[in-house]
Amino acid sequence: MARYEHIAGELRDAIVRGDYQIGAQLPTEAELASRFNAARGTVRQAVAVLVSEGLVGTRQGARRIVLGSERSQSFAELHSFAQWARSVGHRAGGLVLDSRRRPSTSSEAVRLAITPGEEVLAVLRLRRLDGEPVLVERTVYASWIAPAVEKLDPACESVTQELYETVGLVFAYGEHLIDAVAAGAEDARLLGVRRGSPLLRQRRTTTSQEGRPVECSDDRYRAGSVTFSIRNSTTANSLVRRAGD
Amino acid sequence: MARYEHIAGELRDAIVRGDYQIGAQLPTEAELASRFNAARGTVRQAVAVLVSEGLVGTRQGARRIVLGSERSQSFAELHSFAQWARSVGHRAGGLVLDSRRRPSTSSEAVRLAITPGEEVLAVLRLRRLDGEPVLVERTVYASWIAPAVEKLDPACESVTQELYETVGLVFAYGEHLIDAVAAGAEDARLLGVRRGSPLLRQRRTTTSQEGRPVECSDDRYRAGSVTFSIRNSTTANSLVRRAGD
DNA sequence: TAGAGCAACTTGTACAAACAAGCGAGACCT
DNA sequence: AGGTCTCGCTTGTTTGTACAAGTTGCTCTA
Repeated sequence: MARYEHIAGELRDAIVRGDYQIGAQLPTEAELASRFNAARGTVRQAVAVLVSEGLVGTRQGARRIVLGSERSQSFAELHSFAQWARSVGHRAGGLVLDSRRRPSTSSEAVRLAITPGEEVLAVLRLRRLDGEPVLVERTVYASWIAPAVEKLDPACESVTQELYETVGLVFAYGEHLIDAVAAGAEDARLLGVRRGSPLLRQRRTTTSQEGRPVECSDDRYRAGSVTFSIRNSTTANSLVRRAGD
Repeated sequence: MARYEHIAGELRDAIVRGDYQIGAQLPTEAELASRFNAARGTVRQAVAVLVSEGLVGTRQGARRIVLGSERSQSFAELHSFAQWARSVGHRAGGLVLDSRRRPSTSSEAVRLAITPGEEVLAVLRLRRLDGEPVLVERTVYASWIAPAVEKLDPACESVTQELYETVGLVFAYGEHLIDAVAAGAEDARLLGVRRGSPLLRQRRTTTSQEGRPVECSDDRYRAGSVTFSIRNSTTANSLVRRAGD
């Protein structure tokens, strides 16, 4: 583990533990440098991690302040429903309800960077949190990964982890579009809600380390079951608002 | 403007312009350094900006690749409905429907870091995009900023900009919780949708440069009018998923 | 007493150098 | 032909230095 990662971890722990209250000032770079016996540049790198996580605010000339105290999730925890559930102390379940190959639509082709009509694997999964159905996942996999997906256990808990262990595939980058939609007939039946009731929709595209698109998915959460959280600032911004359609 | 910001801008422009296609490789650090006549560290800082924006993917040993080509928004554009609307080529409207002082609830007190019961200013605004009502904003302001807010024109387009010009207040940090809810009676009436229809809810808290909470708000978008977008990766993560309630 | 201005402190930017670590392609071997 | 190995390339980490720029509190003055 890199030096700056270690320092960032120590500081993050201290903040989460409450050693530094929200609104409190962090020690100066010079003090942190001497405390951890590192160069100032290394300390800056460590603090930059916390700033990008939204835990710490910084502006030139003034001491850094603590903005939040919640541990942020790793990419894996965010991407994998099962890993996320485990990390927040819940039990995830899952079941494949349908899995079939078909030609890709034009919008899928764009998102997966393939030619329209090229074969893809469409999978419908129902996900449970502590037994309760909370999420309908409609995922489309590029054809080159389809065979590995088809070999998975239909009740497989973590697809991400399984794909890593069987074929060494790691998901590295993701794009997420978040909006609200009304439950369709199938959504309503699977989630046990009325048709037209609100669902939180997350459309995502995931790519491998090399930047090759692996899957795109339309995930619909039952209202109240899940919330997305983002911290941003003038110096670190990742949330973007877009007009519909 | 800093050297690294200039380099980041040049590279971003080149990507947005299409000089580097999605999936293509970026020049090496050494080449960029010589091209811009800068030290390698400066180039790294520039590229780090693009990585944090999700435009570029990077991993040790391999050349960097282009992941996306969309311009990301500034914090101001994200925070201010009016500035965002302008930047994406739409016209924003707004009207204050109600504005009154009242004691804060306990949850508001936590979010604004004040003592429960301390007076706050609650404002109800309806926002339009190109004439269409798309957003109901229920904002609570801390008492120290309330006088300035009360002096604003009820039809004021950009509250953010007005507060900056009148009292020099700048919003610097924000936390956002995003989920889906059913429209209540008031929401439905104002937005012109049926009761119970899906709305995208964004609860946000904004703080000043010094980390002092200024306002917290419950914003509800008509379904289909707005989408939030985030890019993340194993190395840059800001989106967090949370269990409901 | 209120405001201007200074001085110490703190973070931001830039450069240079050296080594570590991962990737990829071509050479080599079986 | 197919797999392995090595070597050069590229990005990642760390240290050190110097100066720029913004903040904050104190002092001095009107």
